[in-house]
Amino acid sequence: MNPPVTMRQIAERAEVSIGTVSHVINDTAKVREKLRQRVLDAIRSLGYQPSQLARGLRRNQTNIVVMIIPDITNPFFPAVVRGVEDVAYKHSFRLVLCNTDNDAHKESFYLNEMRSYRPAGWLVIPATDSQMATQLKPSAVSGAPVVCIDRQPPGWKGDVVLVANEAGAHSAAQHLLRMGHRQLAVITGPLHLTNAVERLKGFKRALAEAKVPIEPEYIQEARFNRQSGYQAATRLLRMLPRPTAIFACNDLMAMGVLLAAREMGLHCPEELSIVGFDDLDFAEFTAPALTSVHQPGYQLGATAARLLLERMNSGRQSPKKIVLPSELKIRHSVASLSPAHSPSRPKQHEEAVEIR
Amino acid sequence: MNPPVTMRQIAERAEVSIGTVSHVINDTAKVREKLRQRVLDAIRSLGYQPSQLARGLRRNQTNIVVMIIPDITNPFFPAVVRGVEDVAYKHSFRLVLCNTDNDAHKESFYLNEMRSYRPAGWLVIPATDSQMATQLKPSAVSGAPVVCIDRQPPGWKGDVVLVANEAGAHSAAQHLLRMGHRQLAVITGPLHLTNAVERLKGFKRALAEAKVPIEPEYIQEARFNRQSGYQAATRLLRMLPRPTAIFACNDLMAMGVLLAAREMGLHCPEELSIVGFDDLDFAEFTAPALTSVHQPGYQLGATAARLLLERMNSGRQSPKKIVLPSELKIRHSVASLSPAHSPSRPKQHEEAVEIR
DNA sequence: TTGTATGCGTTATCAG
DNA sequence: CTGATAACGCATACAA
Repeated sequence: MNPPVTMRQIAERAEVSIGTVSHVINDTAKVREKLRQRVLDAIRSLGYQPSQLARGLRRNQTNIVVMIIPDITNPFFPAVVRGVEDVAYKHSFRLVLCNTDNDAHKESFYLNEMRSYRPAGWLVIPATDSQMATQLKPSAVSGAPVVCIDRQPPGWKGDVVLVANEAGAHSAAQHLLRMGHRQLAVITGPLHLTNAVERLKGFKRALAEAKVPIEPEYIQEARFNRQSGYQAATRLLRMLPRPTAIFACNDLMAMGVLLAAREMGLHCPEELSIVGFDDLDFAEFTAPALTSVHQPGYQLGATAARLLLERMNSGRQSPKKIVLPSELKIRHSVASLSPAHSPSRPKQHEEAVEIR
Repeated sequence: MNPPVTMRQIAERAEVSIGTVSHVINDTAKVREKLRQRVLDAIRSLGYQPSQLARGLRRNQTNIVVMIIPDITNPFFPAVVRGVEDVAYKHSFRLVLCNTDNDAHKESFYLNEMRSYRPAGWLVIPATDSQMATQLKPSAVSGAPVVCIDRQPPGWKGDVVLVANEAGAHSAAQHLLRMGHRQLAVITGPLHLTNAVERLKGFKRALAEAKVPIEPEYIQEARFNRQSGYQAATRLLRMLPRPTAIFACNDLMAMGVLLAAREMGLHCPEELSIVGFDDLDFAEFTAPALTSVHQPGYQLGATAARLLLERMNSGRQSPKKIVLPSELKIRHSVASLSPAHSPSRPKQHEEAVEIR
């Protein structure tokens, strides 16, 4: 309503020049204590807030961090966003959030458009078909640092923070093997995602190490959602011999498996063991509670934000690749086929390591 | 890296004045078609993006919409945010997201600080102890419209978009009554929230209308999370006579009830019927699938955003209060005590109505 | 219809 | 140490 108070008014009130006000605000020159106090008082009593617009224009840099994600509605992402927001907030950065719907066009649109706010940095969970690395010139983000989260877009040479997909899937398969299962099936995500590929790789490696063969038909590709998981499970459960265990490469698909099994009158875990990936909140509410590979979503976001801050302070250095450990959460969706075996303990995979 | 291109460069390239460039960009004056094309070409070929900072400073208004919410990690909120983002995006507004953790101080901090970006509007899901209405002067947001979502802070006279809490709870109770239950218990949220109060009110009204009395001990207050729901359920299920049905005022608490029942060896729904509120995604994954009152989260956000846009275009008018209908989703967590009865159909409560 | 000039609120440079 | 003053990039009132 009434126009915001400006530096000029502070200057008048404190009976100093506008330059002095700026100096006490930014601590950019020594100001006599007496004047300093007058300025501070004026600021307080008038409720002055520096205009981020004017400041950003002048400095060619704001305290905005742009975060670009596929879809906040995907239950895995909120924790990531929260992790980012918390560390950003602590360092006085504000978050603008953009949903790409996994559309590469929308992604590059945002990348282009938000430049004009001169953000201090970028955090992006790339769209599945992201062109970030190839299509976009580095100048497109006008020098502000960028760190990718959760997925590494093809050709991307910059900073990236991931979770141990391969190791997580490996431990899931290993768990199933230890419980005596030999007829293992897997429902993967879309195999053009590095995510999905790595999980499948980890799964296969565990089987190879145990010298357990796998039928090609036991590997079903789905789309990381419940519907496609349900369909894949239905196909799988009709096969002979029927798999005794299914590893679903995310929890949503694991739900589909659970539903399919239920509909076919198959009891979980007695007649079918299931392991998921993600460990979403609801994993412990399902019946039976779902054994799943936990992804540290909050940590993912927080770590990425910290890396970004690091980049903002000390300029460009050689890119980092940080891999966060995943962890198998054992609950009740896996049964032992050899009753002598006791369940193995949860295992921690890979400490956070920095490659390069 | 290389400095962003400015209007001046466009002007030079197109051999016109800087004012003309501005005019074609904003369509603020008739420009000879020939020149217009030259300008447009220059813009395209140089990849020009107007500086939102400079523009905002000049216009004293940006295309930013600030959204303030308690916690994006609460599974009810992502859909709301998404609804907001979608309609905002369609109208070229960008969303900056702030989490208050239900802390009134953080809320007013954000309200104060983000002003200096001159946002076009504000969308806020108030903190539980929000002081928005009382403590904050209207001038604090410098004239940009504000609409509250999901909760009405005490004393708030402005626009607000809500869901039909009272009616939703009423229908939940009604359903239980129709199924023959007479020993009804309720687990409410914190009763300083209008939300929680309204749900309790709706529940009680249904009972009163059916002339079914309720013991005071059957009304347990909890904190809208699973833990407290579990504890309340444990207390309830030890009482004699034991309630045959529990209405939990949100799904998280309903999960707690489910767990408590399971631990006490009580089968749901045969020995205990449960109804939740929210209809979170996982409600259909639980065993048994949870009957719950659906809240239209996405619609809530989208509606609020549309109302905000309306306010931005045509100035201040008398405040609106929009109430969105909730809907009982009947699944499998409620059993009939009188086998003759067949389940009632899902019911729609209150068309979206505008009060005042 | 087009060009010129001013100011939005800051920061930063440069005298004093 | 402090005070003028020139940008920052754009929109707009006004002149041509």
